[in-house]
Amino acid sequence: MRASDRAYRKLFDEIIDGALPSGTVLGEVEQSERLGVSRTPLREAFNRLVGDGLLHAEPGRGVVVTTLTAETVSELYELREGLEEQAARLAAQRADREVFKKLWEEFEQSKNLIDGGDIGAMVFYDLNAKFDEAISAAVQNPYLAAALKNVRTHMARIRRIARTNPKRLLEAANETQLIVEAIADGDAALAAHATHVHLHKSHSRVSAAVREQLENTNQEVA
Amino acid sequence: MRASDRAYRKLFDEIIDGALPSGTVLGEVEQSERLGVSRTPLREAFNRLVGDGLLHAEPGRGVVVTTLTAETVSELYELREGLEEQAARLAAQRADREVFKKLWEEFEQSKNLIDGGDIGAMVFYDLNAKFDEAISAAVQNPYLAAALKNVRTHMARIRRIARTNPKRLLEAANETQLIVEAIADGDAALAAHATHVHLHKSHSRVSAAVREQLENTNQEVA
DNA sequence: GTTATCTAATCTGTATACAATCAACGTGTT
DNA sequence: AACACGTTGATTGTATACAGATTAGATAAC
Repeated sequence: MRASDRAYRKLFDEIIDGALPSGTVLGEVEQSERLGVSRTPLREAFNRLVGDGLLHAEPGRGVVVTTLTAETVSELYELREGLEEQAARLAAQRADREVFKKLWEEFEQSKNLIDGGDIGAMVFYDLNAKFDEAISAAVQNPYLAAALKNVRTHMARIRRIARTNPKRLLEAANETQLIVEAIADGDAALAAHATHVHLHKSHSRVSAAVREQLENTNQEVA
Repeated sequence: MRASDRAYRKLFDEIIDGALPSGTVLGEVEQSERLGVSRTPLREAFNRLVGDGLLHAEPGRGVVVTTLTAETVSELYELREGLEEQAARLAAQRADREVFKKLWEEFEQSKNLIDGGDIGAMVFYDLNAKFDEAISAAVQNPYLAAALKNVRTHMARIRRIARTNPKRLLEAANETQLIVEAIADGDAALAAHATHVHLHKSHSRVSAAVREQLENTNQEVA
C-alpha cells in the first residue's frame, strides 16, 4: 500500500474516532515524522482530507481538524434529506427485492439483541452499515453514491459523540426497517416518506444527545 | 498564485470547454512540461481533478478525462433532483425575498433577448449562473452548497455539448422563473415542485440534444 | 503459430533539498 | 506609550533525483 494511503487512512480513522479532536492543528513535518512518511505523500493525504471536509487549511498555522457544532449537525441532516429520500426512491424502483427481504429479517432478529447492552449496539451499527451499502448498490448511480459516502463520513464522526441509549436505538431500528420493507415492496413513495420520517426523528435524537454533551463541555461538540 | 492552482485551473477549463475531450490520456511529465510547472504541483492538480470526478487514474497509463455518456447525464439529473429540490425548499424558507424579486425581473427582461440569437443565449447562461449563486447563498448550508457546486461542474461540461435552440432556452427560462417566483413568495412546496418539473423537462431537452450529437459521432458524447 | 519469459522503457511514488512566503516578535523612533 | 519597521523563525510551496512497479514489445521455445 502507498505511503500516502497509509497516512490518509491513519489520519482519517483518528479524526473519525476522536483521537484527533476538533481544532487540533496538524503540522506537515510533525505529522510526517509521526506517521513515518515524507512530506510529499503526507501533503497528498492532507489534501484528500481537506476535500473530504475533515480538515481545513489555516494559512500559516497548518491544517486544522474541522469543528463540529450543533449547526453542522442540522446542515448535514438537511443534505441527507435531499440525498437519502432520493436514494430510497430509486432503490425501491431498482433494488433486488430479495436482498432487502433478507435485510428485513436481519433487522427483525437484531431487535432482540439491542436490549442486551453494548454488544447489541454494535450489531445494530453493523446492520445499519449493511443497509447503507445495500442502498448505494441498489441506486446504481455513482454520483449519488459518492455524495452519500461523503455525508456518511461526517455522520460517523457525529455518531461517536452522540452515543445514545438502547430505547432510541430500537426506535431507529424500527424506522429503518420500515424503509427496508418499502424498498422490498417496490413502493418508492413510501420508501421516500419513511426516510423523511426517520431522518426527522434521528435528527431529534442526535440533537438531544449532542445537547447532553454540551451541558458538560463547551460550545463545540468535539 | 500557486503553480498547483494554475495547473488545476488550466486543466479544469480545458476539460470543461472541451479542449481536452473525454478519453484523453494525460501523462505527468508531458503535462508538467506543457503547463510549465514541475511534477509535484501538477500531481496535486491531478488529484483535485480526480476528486472532482473530471479525471480518473488508469494504472500504468496515466490519468484520463472522464467519459460522458447518456447514462452519465441521467445519473446527474437523478442527483440534481435530490439536491436541487431540497435547495429550492430551503431557499424559499430562508432567502432574502428582495433578491429573488429582482432576479425575477431580470428573467422577465432576458426573455426578450433570447430570440436574438447567440448573444441572447449568453445573457441567459449568465442569468442562470446568477440564479445558482443566489440559491447557494440562500440555503446557508455549506455541505449542500458544496454538493451543488460539484454537480454543476459536470452540468457545465454537458451543456457545452448539448447546445440547444432559442425555443428550448425560452422554455427553460420560464420554468426557472417560476422557481424564482415561488422562492420570492416563500412558497417552499411550490419551489420544490417547480424544480422537479424544470429538471424533468431539462433532462428531456438535454437528452434530445445529446441524441442529436450521437447521430453524428460515436457512442460517447465527447 | 502460439505462448511464455525476459528485457527495456516508461510511468508512478517517495524523499529531500531549496526557495519563497508569512507570522510573530522585538527594536527603534516619534 | 504607541506605532512602524525590520529581522528571525517557522511553514508552505516547488523542483528534482532516485527507486520501485508496471506495461509493452521482442525473442525464443514448444
